[in-house]
Amino acid sequence: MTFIAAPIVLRVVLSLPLPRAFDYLPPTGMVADAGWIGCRVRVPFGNRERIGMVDAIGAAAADAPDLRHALARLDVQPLLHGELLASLRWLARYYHAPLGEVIATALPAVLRDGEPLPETCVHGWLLTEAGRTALPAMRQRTRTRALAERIATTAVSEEVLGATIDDWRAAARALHRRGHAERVALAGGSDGEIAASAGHALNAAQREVVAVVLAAHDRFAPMLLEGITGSGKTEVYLEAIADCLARGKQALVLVPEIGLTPQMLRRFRARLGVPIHALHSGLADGERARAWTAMARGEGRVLVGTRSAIFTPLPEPGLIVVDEEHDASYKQHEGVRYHARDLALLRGKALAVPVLLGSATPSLESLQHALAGRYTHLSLRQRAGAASPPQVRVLDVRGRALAGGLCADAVTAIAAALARDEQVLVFRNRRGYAPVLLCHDCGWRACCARCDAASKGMAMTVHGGGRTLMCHHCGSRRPAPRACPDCGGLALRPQGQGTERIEEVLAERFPEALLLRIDRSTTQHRDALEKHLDALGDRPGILVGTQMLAKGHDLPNLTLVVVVGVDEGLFSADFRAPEKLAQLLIQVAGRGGRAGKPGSVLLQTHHPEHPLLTTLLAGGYPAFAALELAAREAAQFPPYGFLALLRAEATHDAAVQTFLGEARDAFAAVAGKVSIHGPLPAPMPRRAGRVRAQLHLSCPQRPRLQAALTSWVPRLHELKSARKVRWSIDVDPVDMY
DNA sequence: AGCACGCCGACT
DNA sequence: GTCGGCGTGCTC
Repeated sequence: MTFIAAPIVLRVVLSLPLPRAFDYLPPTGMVADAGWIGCRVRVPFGNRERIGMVDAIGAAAADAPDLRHALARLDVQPLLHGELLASLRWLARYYHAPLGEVIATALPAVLRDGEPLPETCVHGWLLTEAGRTALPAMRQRTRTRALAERIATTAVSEEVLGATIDDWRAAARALHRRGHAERVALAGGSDGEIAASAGHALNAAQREVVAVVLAAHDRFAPMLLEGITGSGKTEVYLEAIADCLARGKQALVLVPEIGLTPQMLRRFRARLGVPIHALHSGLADGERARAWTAMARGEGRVLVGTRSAIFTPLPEPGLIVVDEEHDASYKQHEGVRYHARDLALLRGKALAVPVLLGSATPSLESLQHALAGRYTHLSLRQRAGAASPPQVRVLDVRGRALAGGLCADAVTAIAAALARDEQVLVFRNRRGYAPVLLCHDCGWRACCARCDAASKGMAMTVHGGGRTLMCHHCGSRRPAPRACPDCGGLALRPQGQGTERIEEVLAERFPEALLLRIDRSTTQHRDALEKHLDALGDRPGILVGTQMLAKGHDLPNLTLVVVVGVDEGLFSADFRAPEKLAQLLIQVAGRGGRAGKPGSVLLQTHHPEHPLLTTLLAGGYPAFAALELAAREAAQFPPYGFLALLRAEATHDAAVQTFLGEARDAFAAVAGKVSIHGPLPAPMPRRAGRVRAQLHLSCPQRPRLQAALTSWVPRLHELKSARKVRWSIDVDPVDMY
C-alpha cells in the first residue's frame, strides 16, 4: 500500500476582486505550519509577482492544478493575528468583500506593498559638546537659541519640538550644520518630556458622566454620549483616556475627516502627557505605517485617526472612542464599504473594552440602541461656556421672488449684518440631492403614491428633461403634471433650481463685501479651508458654502447664518435626508454667535409648518429624533429594517441594465423573505458619459438579508455581464446614491 | 484588477 | 501587408 502525503500548501489571499484564495507550495526548502497564518508572502501570479497574506494552511486538494512555490515569507511573526485578523475576516463576510481586498484596505500602503515593518523608535535632538560650549555666545531671542536651550542637557523628541517650537526643523538644521546638535534615537515610547496636565475642572454633569465611563472598564460597554455643542464631550474623552493610560492600556480615538486638527492633537498631547499618534489621509505613507506599527508594538499608547484608523492593532486595548459618531465620513464610499463606527463596536466587543460614541446629534441607529437600553445613554445638556443659543427664524418663501435662491428678507438681514461689520454664512444644503418637483406657490411636491401608502413618504424626482417623475425607492414612474395639482399654479420647478447663482447675486448686491466661496472645488483640503478662514479672520464678509462649513474652526464674528435648501432635506428620494438636515441645522446653528454676540439663523423653506422643522425648533434634536424614529419604524427603514445595494456603473446603459437584470434574476433563487427593487437609475449622474443604477435589497431581519447576500454574491462574480460593469455591494448604505 | 490571447479596420 | 481596437478568459 502506498501512502502519499498531500503536501502542505499555503492558502493565500491577494488584493483582487475575486472571492477566493490561491494555493502555493511554501518557498523552496521551507515547511509551512500554522505560524504562517497572517504572514505576508511574495508569490508569483500569472507572469507577475504579488504580495499576499496567508489565510490558512492545508493539504492540497486532490484535483489541485500544478502548484507554484511562494517566493518568500515576508514576516517572521504574523502581521495580522488574534482579534484584528478575526475582525477582518468578519468584515469580509459581513460586507461580502474578498478577504484579500479587506486586508489591503486595512493595512497601511507600505505594508500592503510588502515592505518590512518600519522603525518606530522616536528621534530627538541633543546639543553636542561643541554646541554646549557655543550656547552662551548664541544670539538672544532667536529660534535657534531657543531650540539650543531646550535641548542643552536632555534630548527632546521631534514630536515635542514640533508641538512647542515653531519651525524648529530649520533651527535644528542650522545647529547641525555647525556641529552643535545631533539627532539621537530615544528609547521607544519613553518620551517623558511632556507632563500630563490636570484636566479642566469638570462641572457636575461632566463628573457624573465621567464616573459612569470610568466604571465601565475591562469589558465591552457600548456608550452613547449625547452632548450638545460646547458641553465638553472632549473633556470626558480625555478623562477616560487618561484613566485608560493610568491602567496601562491603549486608547483608540476615531474622529471625522474634518475633525483632526493640529489644535486638537496639541490639546490631547498637553492633557495626556504621552505622544499622540495620528493617522489621517494627509500623512505620508511612511508615517502611517509608523503609527500603525508603534501601536502594534505597544509603544504607541494613544492613536487619534480618521476612518481607516479602526484597523490599527491594539495589543493592550483599553478604550475606543468615536467622536461625532453620526458623521458620514466614517462610511467608506468605495472599495470595501465598511462603517468605522460599526467596526469600532465590533472590535470593542471582541477586545472586551468600552466603546464611547459621542455626538451632539447622534445617528438614529445609535440613538435607537441607546433608547432600547443596549447602549448606556449619557447626556450633557448644558453648555460649559456662557454663549447663548442662536435665535432661529423660518422664512416662508412660497410665492416670493427669489434672487439666485435668496429671498428679500434674507438679503436684508445680510445687509444689516455687514453694516455691523459682522460675518455671514450662506449655507447651501446641496449635497447632490436629486431634484424633486416642487410648487413654488404652495409648496406641493411630487410624491410616490405607492410608497406614501407604505408610509415611506418618498419624493419623486424629475427625469427625462422634466417630463417624467420617478420614485427611486420602488421604481414607479408617471408623467410630470404641468400645473400644480393643489393650487393649479404653474410655478412647478425642480427644487434647488436657481441656487447656483447665489454668489453672483451676492457679488452684485454687495460689491464691497468680501465674498468667500468654500466648496470641494475651491477648497480641496481642510488645510486650505483653515487657511481661507485664517485669512478671513474677523473681517466682515460673506461665506458661501456647503457641508465643509458646518463645523470646525471658530468664527467669533459670525452672527448670521442663512440656510438655503432646507426643502431638499425635508423632501428627498433619500430617506436619510431629514436626519442629515437636522444634524446640519444643529451644527450650523452652533456656528453663529459666540463671544457675547447673539447669533441668528434664517431657514428658507416652502414648508414652514413641516412637522420635522417645527419639532426640531421647538424640542431640539431629541424631539426630532423621536419623531423621525417613529417614521422609520412605520416604513421599516433602518434601524428597523436592513438594507443593501448592488451598485453598477458603466459607460453603456445596456451593460448596466443587463447586469442588474441578470443579478435580479439570480436573486430570485436566494431571496427568502428579502425584498428587491430595481434596477433603479441613480438619480444623480456622477460624471457625464457614465451610467449608474442599482438594486435595493431590504429585510426586517438582518440575518435573512445576510443569508441571501451570502448565496447571491458568489453568483454575481460568475455572471458574464459582471465583467462589463463596475459593481459593488453596499451593506448598510449611508448615501443611497 | 491586470494581462494575454484573439480576431477585424486604417495606416507606414 | 502590419498596428491596434477591446471582447473573453485566467490567474494557484
